[in-house]
Amino acid sequence: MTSLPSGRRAPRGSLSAAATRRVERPAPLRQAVYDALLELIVNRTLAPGQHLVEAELAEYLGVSRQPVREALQRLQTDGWVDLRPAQGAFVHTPTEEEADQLLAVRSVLETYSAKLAAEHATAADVKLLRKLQKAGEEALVTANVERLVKANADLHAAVATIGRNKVLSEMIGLVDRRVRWYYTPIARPRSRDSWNEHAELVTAIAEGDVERAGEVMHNHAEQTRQTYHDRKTPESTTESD
Amino acid sequence: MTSLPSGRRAPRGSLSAAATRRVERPAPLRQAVYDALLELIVNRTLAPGQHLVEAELAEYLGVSRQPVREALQRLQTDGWVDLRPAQGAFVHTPTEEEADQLLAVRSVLETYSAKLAAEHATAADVKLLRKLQKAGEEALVTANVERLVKANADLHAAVATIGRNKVLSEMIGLVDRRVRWYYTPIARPRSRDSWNEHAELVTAIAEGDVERAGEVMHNHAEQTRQTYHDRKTPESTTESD
DNA sequence: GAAGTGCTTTTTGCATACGAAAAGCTGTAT
DNA sequence: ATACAGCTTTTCGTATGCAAAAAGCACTTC
Repeated sequence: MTSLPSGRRAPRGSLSAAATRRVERPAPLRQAVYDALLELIVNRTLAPGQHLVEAELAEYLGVSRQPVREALQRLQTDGWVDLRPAQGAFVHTPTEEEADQLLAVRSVLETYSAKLAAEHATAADVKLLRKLQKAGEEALVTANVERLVKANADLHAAVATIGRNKVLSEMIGLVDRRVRWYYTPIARPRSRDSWNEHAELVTAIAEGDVERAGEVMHNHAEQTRQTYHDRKTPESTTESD
Repeated sequence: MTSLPSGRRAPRGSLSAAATRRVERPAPLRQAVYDALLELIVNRTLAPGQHLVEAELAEYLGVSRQPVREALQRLQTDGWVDLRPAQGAFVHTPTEEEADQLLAVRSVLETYSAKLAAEHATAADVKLLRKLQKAGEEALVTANVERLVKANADLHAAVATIGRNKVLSEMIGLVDRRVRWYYTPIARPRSRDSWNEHAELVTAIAEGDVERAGEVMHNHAEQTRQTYHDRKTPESTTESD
């Protein structure tokens, strides 16, 4: 019963305005562990279904079990691992059904995001989008899948940011990362079409055409969803590009 | 009575069909702590902005700091508390802006949810909806705000479930709980209109009219959002500095 | 040879302990 | 009187320890 509102108002210092500047926060270890494990999962180093033993991960990462536990818990709430009650963590195995549901939700969120972006985009925003678009098309030429996926994620993230809805952005961030995880292994073929659609999207946003932006993004997302379905049937050892 | 086959794939035992019956899972303590803390937050027992000291909570709940920490982390990722790096947990203080953004996202998700529900609803589903609708209107008569909010949440949750998209349902669950938190204190006036809209929604779903269901839900959500805005300016809290 | 049972090993879940960083306070000097 | 500096207190972050539950294994029995 010592502290009720531990008001964080600056006493009366002169530079209190710049207080937003967080300088080198200690960077909690659990965050580093979270990032490391997520990377390992997305990398497929940790395969879907694999049992993650806290002690092993701890030793591998050179930390104690505690931060590992905390990271695993967060990974669970973000949908990357399943935490069975007295059994530990297992890398989440995405089912076809779940992937489709995720793609559907993504479609809805992204469509709204595109509308908001068209509504709010400034000249600087458009400039950024064009830059990202260019980066994507360059990656398209090099045919580097990983870079392409990254460029794609960047563009979508930028659109979300431009929409000026943080809640939406965060949500899209979560969903997109998982979609990326499911989708990356089969992402090859649609790249060119995809970036053409992106170009259309950027144009619509630049013109402030809300309806059109929404429409384009919706079609774009649904195309991705369709591609996922078409691809998922065979064990496509077809490594042709 | 001790020989319950713990294995979840019965070899060819006779009662393998009933194996879905999960009997009394150990119920992790962190989950109980999570629920307890969430209740305290929604109750306003723990006020927005309040500093949550792990040791205090642990003692209050009669557990050690460990499960409390884990619960707090999850509360953070769900948006209920802010976890400042070396400073601990603070009950999240919703800003007007954030509340509006959340309501906007909710609107989008719920609209899609309603469309899905109209697409998938069976006779049994419709029956359930009508039952919940009835419960809501009864609560309306008693003018019990808490019950009303609960009935409202139940109905929306049911619609989400009927849509058969688990990813969407979970997301709506998270968003709705937070909206409810923000909105409850000012939820008085709109009840009757709200339940009329619900009735319309149920009808549209029952008829399988996808477009209409989406439209009704969209209007419904936007009305709620509007009400929030109209209500929020009782006293000019000049917090801009 | 196959199925069931009891034991051992492994791994989680929770508790406790210790070090470090941040906030608050007090005393002193200007 | 005010402002700064150093110290103390509080609280978090991480590590370690211990008990309980679950899984795996070998043994016994039919």
